[in-house]
Parts: sequence; C-alpha cells; structure tokens
Amino acid sequence: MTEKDDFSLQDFLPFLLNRAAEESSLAFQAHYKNRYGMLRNEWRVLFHLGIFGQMTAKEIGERAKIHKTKISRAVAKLAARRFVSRSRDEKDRRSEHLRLTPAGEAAYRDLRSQAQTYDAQLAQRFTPQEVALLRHMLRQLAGIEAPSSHDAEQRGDR
Amino acid sequence: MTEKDDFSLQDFLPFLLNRAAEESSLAFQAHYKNRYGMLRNEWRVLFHLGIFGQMTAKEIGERAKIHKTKISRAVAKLAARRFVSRSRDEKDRRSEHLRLTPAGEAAYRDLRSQAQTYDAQLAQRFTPQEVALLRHMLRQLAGIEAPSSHDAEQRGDR
DNA sequence: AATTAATAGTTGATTTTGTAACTAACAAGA
DNA sequence: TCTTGTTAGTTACAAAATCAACTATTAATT
Repeated sequence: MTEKDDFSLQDFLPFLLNRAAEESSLAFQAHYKNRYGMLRNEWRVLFHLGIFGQMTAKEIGERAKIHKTKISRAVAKLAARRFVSRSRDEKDRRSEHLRLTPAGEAAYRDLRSQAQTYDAQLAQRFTPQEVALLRHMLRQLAGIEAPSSHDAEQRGDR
Repeated sequence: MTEKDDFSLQDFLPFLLNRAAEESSLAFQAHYKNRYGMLRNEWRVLFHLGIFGQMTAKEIGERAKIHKTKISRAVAKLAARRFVSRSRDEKDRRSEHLRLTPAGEAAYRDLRSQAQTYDAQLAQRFTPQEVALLRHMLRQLAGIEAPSSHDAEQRGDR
C-alpha cells in the first residue's frame, strides 16, 4: 500500500473538512446524547432557541441551513420531552412560535457551558490569531460570510 | 428573534466545521454523482484505491475512518460496476486485495482532476499561507496530525 | 490436535435521513 | 368571490447509516 501518485486525499479540503467536522461532532455528541438523549438536530434546534429566545421552524431552518423535515422531527421530539413549547401565530396561522420551556432552558444553559468549554479546548491547540483566522475561513467556506475585499486584494484581484 | 445571550452558534467550531464540510461536500458531490452515479463512500474508496493502488477493505477503513459495513457495501457496488477487482490474499484468506480496473482507473483520473480543480477553487479564496495553515489546523482537528511543538510553545506550554 | 479467542468481511434489523407529496392557511389576480 | 399560486409545516416512502449478529478463516492456548 504505497502511494502511487501525487494527489493527496489528506490535503483535499472537502475530505479534511469532513474528517475534522466528524471528529469534533462525535466528541461533543457525548455531552448531549448521554445526558439528554438528544440527536444532533434536536441539539441544534435547542441551541437556536436558547440563543434567540423565540423562533419559527422556518427561521431556524434558514439560519442553520437545516431542512424543514429535520426541524419538524426535531421539534416534535423536543416538544414531546417538554423542552420546547409551541404557539400558533394568530396573524398567520400556518406558522408557530417555538420557545424553550424552563426544562429546555435548563438543558440549554447546561449544554451551552459544555459547548463553551469544548470549544475552548479545541481552540487552545492554536494561537488566538490562528483560531480567529480559522473561524473566518470556515464561515467563508460555509457560505455564512461573503469573501472580504481583503482576501480578494491579497489574491491580486480588483 | 433577537439575540438573548453572548453565546454564538456561528462561532462554535463543531457547528462551523459541519457547515463548511457539508457545503463543500455537496458542491463536489455533483461531480461524481452525476457522471458516475457514485455515492460518497464509493467515491472515497475509489480515491483511496486510485492513490494507493492496492489495499484491503480494512486498510481503507483505517485510513479514511469509514466503518467496515460502509466499505463493504461501497466495494460491492464498485465491483458490480467493474470499477474494482477483488483478489483473495493467499496467505490470509480472510482478507482480499482491492484494486481499480482500467475503467476504475479512468474514472479515478477524471475525478481526481476535478477534485484538484475544485480544491484550487476553494483555496483561491485565501492566500497560500492561509490555506496552508487551514489544512494544517484541519488535519490537527481531524486527528490526522499530532499537535506540533510549535503550537504548544505559542500557547506557553512546556 | 482440539478448543477458544480474535479478525476480515458480510448480512440483517432498526434508526435516521432524504425526497416527494401532502394539508392547511394565506395572497393575488381575474 | 373564485381560481391559481405560494408558504409553513407534516407525513409517507425510499435510501442510507448504524449496530448487532453472523460466516469463514487464522491465531493462541491447552
């Protein structure tokens, strides 16, 4: 099993991104899976509601880029476990406003602090400048952040 | 939907990594899905065989960190499409050596060049130094590369 | 050699995801 | 008002992932 050509899978960005994402997700999964029996999508919905207070399924989906069927199922499970309460919008009865129940709030606060600890743990492998750059580049690759003119300048674009 | 507290999901590394990984994987998927009807695991196996020439399912699994059932099914499909040939190891008849057929080689070469183009496209959003650092950090987070003493020094460790 | 444990790979059952079709509610134009 | 179109969210069915059990073969222990 010796290398045959110069193409390195270990340098291919989609491959690296997937491996790094899976590694960090699996490691952090332990926190919410064991303690609260949550799945990744449920945890994501919980976090969005924890951060933003009240959102519709649609808003969560847009912000996190999670498909509406995943949101729907995640919300159903969170509601069944009484972590989330739903209320119809009276102006537009198609949509409903979601918020955390006190139990959901408690879970969120607990998991948020674990997330912060875990994130810090990952970040401390690099210098603060490196981490800032990493987050910037990831946001860029994720399509969250538009390419800055700075980047373009450094490439010699105009 | 206004922000309630200081924790930002958009900065949480596992979240960012997942979003960036998904974005790049989906974009690249078009190449192998449309043209060869391959799935992600099949493509990964194909690439490993293209790069390393001959491997067992176990070796591929270890290197790519893909579970053996996924490998088994991916290899079955690649073999059915005559992209991969299998041959028993006569020393240890439990394992088989996998290699690409000429058709598999052709597909690999085609996809490799597309991968290189796509990777370059992603990379050109940043400076060469930034990309080098990104790959380094991702390898680190993926557990492919051990933390360098350089990183530790910069953190003030000893 | 016979028994037990371990390993490479496959198969099957269950869970989760992905895709499409669906329901209910609203909106716009004729 | 009566289509026609659109949107929020759910549900049904197909595809894929996960986990456990299985077969065949080799290694280790007695």
